[in-house]
Amino acid sequence: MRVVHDVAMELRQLNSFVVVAEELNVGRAAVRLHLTQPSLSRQIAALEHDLGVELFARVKRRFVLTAAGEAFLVDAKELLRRADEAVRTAQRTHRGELGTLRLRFVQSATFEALPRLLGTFRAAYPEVVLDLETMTTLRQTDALRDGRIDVGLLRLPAAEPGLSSRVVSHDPLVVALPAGHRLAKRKRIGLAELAEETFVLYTRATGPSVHDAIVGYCRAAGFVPRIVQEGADVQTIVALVAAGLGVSLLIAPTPPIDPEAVVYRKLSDNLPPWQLSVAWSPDNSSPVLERFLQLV
Amino acid sequence: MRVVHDVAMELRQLNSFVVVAEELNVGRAAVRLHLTQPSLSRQIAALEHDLGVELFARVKRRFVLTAAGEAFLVDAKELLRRADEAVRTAQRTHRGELGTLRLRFVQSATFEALPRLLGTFRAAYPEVVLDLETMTTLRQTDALRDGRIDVGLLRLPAAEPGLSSRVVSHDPLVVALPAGHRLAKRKRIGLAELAEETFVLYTRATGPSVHDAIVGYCRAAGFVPRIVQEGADVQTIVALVAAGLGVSLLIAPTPPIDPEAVVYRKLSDNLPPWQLSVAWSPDNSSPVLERFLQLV
DNA sequence: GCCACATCATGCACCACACGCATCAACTCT
DNA sequence: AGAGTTGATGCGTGTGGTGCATGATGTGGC
Repeated sequence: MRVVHDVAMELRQLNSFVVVAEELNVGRAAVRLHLTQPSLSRQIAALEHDLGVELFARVKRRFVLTAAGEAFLVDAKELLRRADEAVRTAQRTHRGELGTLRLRFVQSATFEALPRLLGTFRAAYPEVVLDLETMTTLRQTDALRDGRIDVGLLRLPAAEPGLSSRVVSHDPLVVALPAGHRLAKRKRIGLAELAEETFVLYTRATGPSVHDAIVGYCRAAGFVPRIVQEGADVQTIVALVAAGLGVSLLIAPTPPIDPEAVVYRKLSDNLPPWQLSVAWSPDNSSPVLERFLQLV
Repeated sequence: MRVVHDVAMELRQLNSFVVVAEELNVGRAAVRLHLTQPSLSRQIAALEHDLGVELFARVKRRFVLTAAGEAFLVDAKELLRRADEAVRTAQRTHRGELGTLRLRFVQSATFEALPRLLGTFRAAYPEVVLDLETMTTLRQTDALRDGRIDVGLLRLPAAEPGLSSRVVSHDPLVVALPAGHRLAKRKRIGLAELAEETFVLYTRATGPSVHDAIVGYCRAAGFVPRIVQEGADVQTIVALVAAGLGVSLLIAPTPPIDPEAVVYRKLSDNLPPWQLSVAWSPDNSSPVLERFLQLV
């Protein structure tokens, strides 16, 4: 016994009914339905029997819709339309043309990689809903493994266990200096030249690898950086540099800012570039994710 | 080939899909559907094949809805709900509990018969839409024969060919006099006493039978009424009587009015009462009409 | 007014398809 | 590692939907 509805009515019968109601002639309707007249005649009779309702009045061997038939015709058409719609929705969702992509990204991705990737994706799949938010690398990897998000734009120093990933850009470290700084006129700056400076750095809490790597580079250059302040996000760090609290080492691309306040300079040291990666769970079979990865 | 939708999907499959999606276990779902597990398993496979979409991800012998499955589940539930609704609507329409009753009535019915009949009907069938309008007897009979209306409240002197009817009230003629009239103090008035009066009567255009009958009664009483004015509706006629243009003969019930302006008096003559009838077409098989006639 | 035609219903034979039973395959849990 | 759970598949069977032939009934033409 059916749980939701308990009538043996089927979509095939509804379709037959609609065609007969439109033609008001069983023979012609049968032709349209690629059936024989007797078969269709019985189909309608069965539908009426199932409903317990006469849909047509057989007056003088002619079909006329009854009041109940009129009412049912409207509903039947609507049902068939919606059934068709439901099928197409399922198929488009299957193809990844409909659905939601839950994307998270580190803040430094917002300046270049994110708009580039989203621009391409949105042009190809305009009907996919984008669920976007910034999130640190650490929390992204957790969320990816738990299936709470589909894809992350993050800073992976190496392959992450349990996740697939692909590098989308190599970003160098740059020096951020207050505009009036003694080194501000130079094109390139050696890391060792910053030995006596005070530093404003990314806080360890959000992404320990960035913080630790920068400190490591400084040690390799022969000094321990004097960190006077940490900032949770790039905008804050740049503001602190502009305020003259110190210099900073940032991952490019950097936020646009007034060159009268802060300047960015390349490092002459040959440090390995920082990788920005797209990461996802190999268990996640979301069609939308597949489409996104095809375009990366 | 189907005209509206061309997928072999059926409601039975949708129902099975919904139950499986709810249980996420084919065996338990099969129990709920009174089927065996293999049968249900094949039904789902057939549905997926028809749609060309995997609705479930078979991961480790366990069922999980895919993104397309999630989307389809919502639509499938909605479709089943609406299918059920459509069936109930058709059945209720068949029983005359839903639908429209197109009722027309002569103006004199509005004072008593109409509110009485409508009150009873509306209490019994509150969901039937009432299509109400005043209409003269002549136009009602035409409209009934053409099927433009379902039922009429009208003045039939005799059985109307092609229509069924039933008398619902017998209404006497009454005299309407200006309040200051010489006969206004009398309880009853003989028709012959009005021989010298001037008359305001129903116009022949709207209902010739009423006009002609009144003139006939006057002739039988020995005089030809001097008609100084005709009025299309009762309200107008009463206003003209109040203005002192003449007296009038009206069919009861009469509109309530200020007794300082106009008074109604019974006739002492033994004139046959005027009949108010309900009329309908015997060809009209509207279930709502049937219900209405049951209550008359 | 009678006969050919149109139209819906019904009897009958047939076959596809959905079903149940038995079993296989693969994963889980102890 | 073995028992249990769970979904898929092979196979035989019966029901139900189908086509063909025909009946019943109303319509229109000459």
